[in-house]
Amino acid sequence: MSEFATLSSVTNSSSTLSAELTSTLRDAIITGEIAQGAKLSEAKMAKELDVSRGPLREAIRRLEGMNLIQHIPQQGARVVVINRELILQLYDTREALESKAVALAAEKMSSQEIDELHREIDAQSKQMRENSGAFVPAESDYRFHEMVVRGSKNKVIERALIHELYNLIKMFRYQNEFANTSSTNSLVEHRQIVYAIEQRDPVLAEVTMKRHIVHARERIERRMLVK
Amino acid sequence: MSEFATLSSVTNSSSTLSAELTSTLRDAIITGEIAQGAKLSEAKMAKELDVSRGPLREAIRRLEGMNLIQHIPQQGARVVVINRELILQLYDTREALESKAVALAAEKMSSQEIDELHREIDAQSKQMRENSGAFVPAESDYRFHEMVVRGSKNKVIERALIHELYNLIKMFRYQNEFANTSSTNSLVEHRQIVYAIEQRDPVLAEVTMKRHIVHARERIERRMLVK
DNA sequence: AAAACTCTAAATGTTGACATTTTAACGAAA
DNA sequence: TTTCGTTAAAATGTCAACATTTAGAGTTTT
Repeated sequence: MSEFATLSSVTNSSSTLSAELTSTLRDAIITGEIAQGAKLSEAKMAKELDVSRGPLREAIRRLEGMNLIQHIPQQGARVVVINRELILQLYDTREALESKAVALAAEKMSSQEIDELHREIDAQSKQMRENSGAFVPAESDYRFHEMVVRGSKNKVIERALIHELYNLIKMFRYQNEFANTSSTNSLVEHRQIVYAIEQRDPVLAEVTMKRHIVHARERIERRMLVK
Repeated sequence: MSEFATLSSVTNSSSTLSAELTSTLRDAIITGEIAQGAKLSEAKMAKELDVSRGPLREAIRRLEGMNLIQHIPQQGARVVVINRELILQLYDTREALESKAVALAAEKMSSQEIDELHREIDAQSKQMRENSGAFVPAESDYRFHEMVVRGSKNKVIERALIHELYNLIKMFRYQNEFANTSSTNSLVEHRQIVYAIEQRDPVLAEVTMKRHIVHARERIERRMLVK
């Protein structure tokens, strides 16, 4: 752990130092620059980042709320360890929340928002053709799922997924190449999901999304046996 | 807002002051002693509780993670306002998570844990007969649902529900008498849920729980029209 | 009277020092 | 060698003062 100021989001000028630290550390944890299970020593980090411990501690509390670190009183904070059990539990939770989200989205998304979904999967399809890809680029996959979740217009589900679950999943995927989204199935399934939303069919949307996530879960489960 | 040390959990001797403040404020918010929408002034509260602002700020960050307060940089923290829209979104989220939880619980709960479920609903039934109750006591209702959620053995769902959703629902119920759990249906539905778990039937458990929560949601929706 | 400006007071953000607890190294005893 | 106890260093928890930003009262201007 040395210079994580460098790999944080490009423009990182939040209004407060504490907020800035939160996103800096978040990125460092997701990329693995701060390793899973590593202890977050306040003194060392404060010195290295050249800030005082106050804002640092606040950032740590926020990361705690994002499930990225675990804090034990009088002992300090450690980066969460994503083992087989946790990642499967994350996908079970995601299955429940995201299938509900897409059902709501089928009722509430504006046609303009649906257009944006189309543009995203068209871009996915184009990228794959051009770049001989066997995988949907992770960034585009996140964008797609976040658009659907936001389309639910349910702030509680949105926060649970985007603020508290996706970060962990991003972390897992970033640090495990094998966990990428396979293209063949995923793109087809994305199209099916958009189709169901377009038809304003919540039930179809729900089962389609459920299957999409179960497939992803199964892929991970299979590949983690080998590991 | 004056003496909220008094109404916090009975034994409130957490290991750190910051943790103690967290649960004190949590209780004060749930009961409404600190009103919805109220500004949490750090200076005033620190003076009143006789602590410095450091631990207080950390407690506020934690409450932010529990969705109990909203924080705007350079402006401070306010208690969340539970309006019609939010409470209905909470119940939609709960429906998704808790129906998945009970499906998992049907597979993973030990027979000993199922016995505890029986004892809890038996107590509910007894209390209602004796106390001429038209309502399941809130505390007992929470215990029942928490036992089911823990039975899922899924830490992610457990945290999302118990740490981030139930507090808001408790807050709503505590401050709205009309939102209590009706006895007639609820007790029957609780029995049906336990039955499904006992039969190790995840699908039945899931639909039963889903219906149970949809009913509660509908009751709230109806009564909030009048309001 | 309404809008805009100034300035003061109050609030949040940040810092460095102090207090207390934990950890681990070291040495003594079984 | 292992275990237990002591002790010093390092880490977390807490505090009070300082810095910066925001909000509002009062005044001026249109």
